[in-house]
Amino acid sequence: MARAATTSDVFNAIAEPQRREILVLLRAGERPVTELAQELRMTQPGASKHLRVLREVGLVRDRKAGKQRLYGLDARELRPVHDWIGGFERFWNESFNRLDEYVQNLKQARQEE
Amino acid sequence: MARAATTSDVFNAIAEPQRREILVLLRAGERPVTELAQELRMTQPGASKHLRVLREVGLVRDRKAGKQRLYGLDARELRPVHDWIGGFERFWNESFNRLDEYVQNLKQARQEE
DNA sequence: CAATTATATTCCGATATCGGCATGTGTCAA
DNA sequence: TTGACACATGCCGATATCGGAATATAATTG
Repeated sequence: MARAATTSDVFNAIAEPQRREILVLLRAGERPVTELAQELRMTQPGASKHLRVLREVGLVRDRKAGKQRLYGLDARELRPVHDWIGGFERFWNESFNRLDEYVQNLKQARQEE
Repeated sequence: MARAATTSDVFNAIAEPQRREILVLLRAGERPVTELAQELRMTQPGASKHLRVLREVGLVRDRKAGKQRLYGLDARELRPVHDWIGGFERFWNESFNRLDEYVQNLKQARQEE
């Protein structure tokens, strides 16, 4: 064994900044590859590769439109990710400033587990 | 240039399955490294390394407790991620089954942009 | 068919990642 | 000080990633 799972998993797909930008752009509607590449200042092969990853994890759909290939958003796979992170919602509301931390330290110093 | 940004970015930190498991465990409260390693069936160095990444992106805090080092959750950095993904919420509710897709194709075939 | 345009794929180099193992550092206790 | 724990770090191998350049494939047009 060497490296754990990678792409082909939504968490990983959206870990790439350029892929996130692509997804954002696609909210405005379907776009051909070249247009995406241009707007995001990346090469055409670069865009194609990122789109491939996004397609493999199901975040985008593509359909032929003559010479072009239009890519469109399919955000359904983002829901589970959103839900997973949502499971921490109540924790990021807890204040973690120095004062609270100090108090917590005192409390937790006594209560194991 | 070779590889874009990596760790030291929350999206990437949570792209690792084991790191996600650690975060989930920490919702129950602070834990020492060895305990985490045991429950997640990973080696101690393995756990330490993942915790380091999580600490560097700010997702966990650590404090010394005698011989041990207790790691605790600090979920604040998850909020922006949650928000970013939330920006797609209205899209994953759109139905994308074959019928709708067919209809959309017809519509979008005529309306450029 | 040839030429053109749009996109995908392949090959490459540089680099990062993860896991394993060994070893370092720090803390407590006798 | 010497052990015994708890944890961190370093080094290594295998592999994946991203970006770039060149090339292949597909569809359109003349």
